[in-house]
Amino acid sequence: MKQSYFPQEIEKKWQKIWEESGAFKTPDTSDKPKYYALSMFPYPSGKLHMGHVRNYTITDVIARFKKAQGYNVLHPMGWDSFGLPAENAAMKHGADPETWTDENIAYMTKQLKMLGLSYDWDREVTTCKPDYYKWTQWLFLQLYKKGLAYKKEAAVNWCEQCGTVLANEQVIDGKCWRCDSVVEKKYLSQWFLKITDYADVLLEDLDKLSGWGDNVKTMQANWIGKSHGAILKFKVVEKDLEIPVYTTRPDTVYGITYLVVAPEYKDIEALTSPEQKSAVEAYRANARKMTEIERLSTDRVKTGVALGTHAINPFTGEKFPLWTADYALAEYGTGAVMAVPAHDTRDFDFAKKYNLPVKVVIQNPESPSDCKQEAYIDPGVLINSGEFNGINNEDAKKLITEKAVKEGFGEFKTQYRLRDWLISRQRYWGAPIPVVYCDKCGIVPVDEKDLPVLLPKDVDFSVVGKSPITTSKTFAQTTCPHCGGPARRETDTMDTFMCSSWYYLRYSDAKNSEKPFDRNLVNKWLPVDQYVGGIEHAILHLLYSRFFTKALRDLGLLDFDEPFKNLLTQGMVLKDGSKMSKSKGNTVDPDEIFENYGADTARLFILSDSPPARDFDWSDAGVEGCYKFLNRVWRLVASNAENISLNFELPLSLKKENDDLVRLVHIAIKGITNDISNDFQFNTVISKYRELTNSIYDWQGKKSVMDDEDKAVLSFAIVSLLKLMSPVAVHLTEEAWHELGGKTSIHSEPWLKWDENLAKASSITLVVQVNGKVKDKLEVDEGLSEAELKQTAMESPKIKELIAGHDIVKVIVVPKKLVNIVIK
RNA sequence: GCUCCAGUGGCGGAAUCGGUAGACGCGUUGGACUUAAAAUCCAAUCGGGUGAAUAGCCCGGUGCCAGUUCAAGUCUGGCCUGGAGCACCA
Repeated sequence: MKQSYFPQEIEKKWQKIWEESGAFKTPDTSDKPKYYALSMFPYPSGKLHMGHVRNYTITDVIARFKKAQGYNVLHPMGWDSFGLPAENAAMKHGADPETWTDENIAYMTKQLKMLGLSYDWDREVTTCKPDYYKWTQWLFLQLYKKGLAYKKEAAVNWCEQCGTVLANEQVIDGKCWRCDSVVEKKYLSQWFLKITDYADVLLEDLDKLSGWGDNVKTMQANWIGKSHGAILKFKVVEKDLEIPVYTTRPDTVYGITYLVVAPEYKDIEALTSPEQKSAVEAYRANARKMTEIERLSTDRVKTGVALGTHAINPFTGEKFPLWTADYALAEYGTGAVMAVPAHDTRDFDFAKKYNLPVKVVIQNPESPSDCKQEAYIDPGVLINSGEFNGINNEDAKKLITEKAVKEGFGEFKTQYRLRDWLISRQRYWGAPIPVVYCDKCGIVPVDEKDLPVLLPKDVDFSVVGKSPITTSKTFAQTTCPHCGGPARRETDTMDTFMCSSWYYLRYSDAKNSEKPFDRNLVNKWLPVDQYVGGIEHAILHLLYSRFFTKALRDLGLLDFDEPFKNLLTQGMVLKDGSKMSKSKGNTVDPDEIFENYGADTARLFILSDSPPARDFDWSDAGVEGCYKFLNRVWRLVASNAENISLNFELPLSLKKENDDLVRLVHIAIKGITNDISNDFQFNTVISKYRELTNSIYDWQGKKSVMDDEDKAVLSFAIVSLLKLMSPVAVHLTEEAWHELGGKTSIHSEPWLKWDENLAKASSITLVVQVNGKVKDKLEVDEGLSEAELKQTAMESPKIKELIAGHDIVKVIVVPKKLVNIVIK
């Protein structure tokens, strides 16, 4: 065995052997229980970054650990390969997106293999290939048939930079999630998926997801935004019209002093008096011009214009004025708000500015407020509210709504903030939406037998201001599947999040050309047992995938309703305290790490310093330290390889049960197994590797001469260390195993078991406290009774001295651990 | 403003149930080996006090203030700070 560690040589060698022997192929049938470990698949942007390395290493270690524990593990990989960067690159370089994407996939695949990841590449899924997007289109058609996909004209988010519309979830702080430019509103006819039909169940089922972090679950709950309230209707005085209003505060109806409709409110023109017409139109035109950011800024002073008309409060008969103001949102509730300045801060600000009256209807009897300085928004008791005076405002919500229902001017209403998912994109590099438009028949879905609708090749990527797909001479022109007459194809493609909403299902049956997946296989492998990925998908991908799973369950395609049983959201990889990014110039290239230190060092380091969920600060010294540690392990094996001639199998028979090193090995097996099982605490796993390695060196240092039994103990320790390290240092341990005489692969050896009796120190340290402070530590036998422990503690000279002359109030004895003497 | 998460040495972080705070590593300092360096190995490394002492011993210490308890990094209440998400959602 070579005395020095040459990772590059070893790694290349084993990667080749594993690939040729099909070491990581997953059979669909097995006696073992299934385990599905999955990383979020990458966009093939060109090269792996350290975030990828961290993500895939975590999942790989989990997959290998579970495999060793006796599971039939599914651990696949694929490519989320549709999307704008490919198209932009094509425009810039004149290549086509497919070539660019294929080259990137080839390069990144090579990198993934260099990292020693245990993927079953036979199940690889690539969303931009026709054999995949055929089924994305097919699933769209099933959703369409079910009424879950529909087309409508709506105000949508438009990104000028990307030249396409965006889903609400893709607008971050009023800006495009991809290019960060300001998003505008446009009125366009677009395809939507009816995710709002599932709002309630998406919210409720979050409770089922005990294996998800609270942070992700609350983010989703906030996004869905369920609220309970009422619709109240107000009759307009000057016109024969009614304005419905959504409110969560029906208890404040007696405090209404005006009513606001959004500038885009559908009846606004009819509601405007002739005198106010020009002022209202000017205000609306101005609102249209503003960007979302300006309009939604909460620091902005609220503005508005009176419509010159009035409505009646059915509870009081009072007449109040109608206004339009852009703090009312057209898309939420009914687009109209009843304004109660006394009990809502926004209404209060607006009323102050325009001198509108403030009427107090809720009071805290202990400290009444006149609402002159600010709105009173806390709970209280109703006043100035007719028959409801004196009632607690929470109870009044129900009673007042009940009265409105009875009298025919209101109803109870549950409202969600979630909007339908806009999936049309005015871009080329996506799955074409499989519908055609016929002058006679209207919207007609493409026949399933004609799928896939292939992307045209005859396109000009140099066009500006429109989708390249519209330059094809062959694509748009088609015939109607229904009447056979001339028809136009839909030229929009699907949001790439459609493709990624079901890819985890496809891995169960990746080659199926008849169906998206076989029902039995998908039910066998899913749900995913452990999903690992970045927190940035907390809403987007994870919410869409949950929706898809529920919709496909309702379509009868599968039998489960949540796709991901356990979710690990890994932290970011930082360098010098900030996220690695090209613009900051603080990136670290994985290729360089592989070349200088090897993949095992990269894997070890990326897991070592922080728990997976926390951010990880990359440090060059840390990498160096891990490399040194692997060298230290290598030397330990190499310097003993000749000395110990072994033909071992795990587990070894143990002759020297009382040897300290044997105990330390059992302690390590127990600790490492528990740390992995308990939230994948790989950072402590790695410190235990180091502890065991240090212990073996120490033990060896104390033996000047080794007898056969010593050699057996040493080899047991070394081999155990290798097996424990094998999920992380995949190449080094395999090479060492073979050099020591192993005939199989170390990765197919079962995980180690520990003996509970040996997984503890031979004697215990008794901590003796006086009044809760540690005063002495005594080595004692394990078997001592409570009384004996107490006696031992009291007899310690130090303790005797401390308690002399004091009354002993109480003595607490914690078996095998501690004695606390309480004195006065 | 609302919601969630976090706060422990110079740094990353450890600490199943409330029971020895600071594991393991990085860094730093000193030493061994060497002509020298690299590599490797050994030792020290929370703060304060008392010691000639880098020996003992004593005290304080896990963001702040209270509380529960024989015992609190851990539990409870109230704050402060940082991060993330949502945000004119009526």
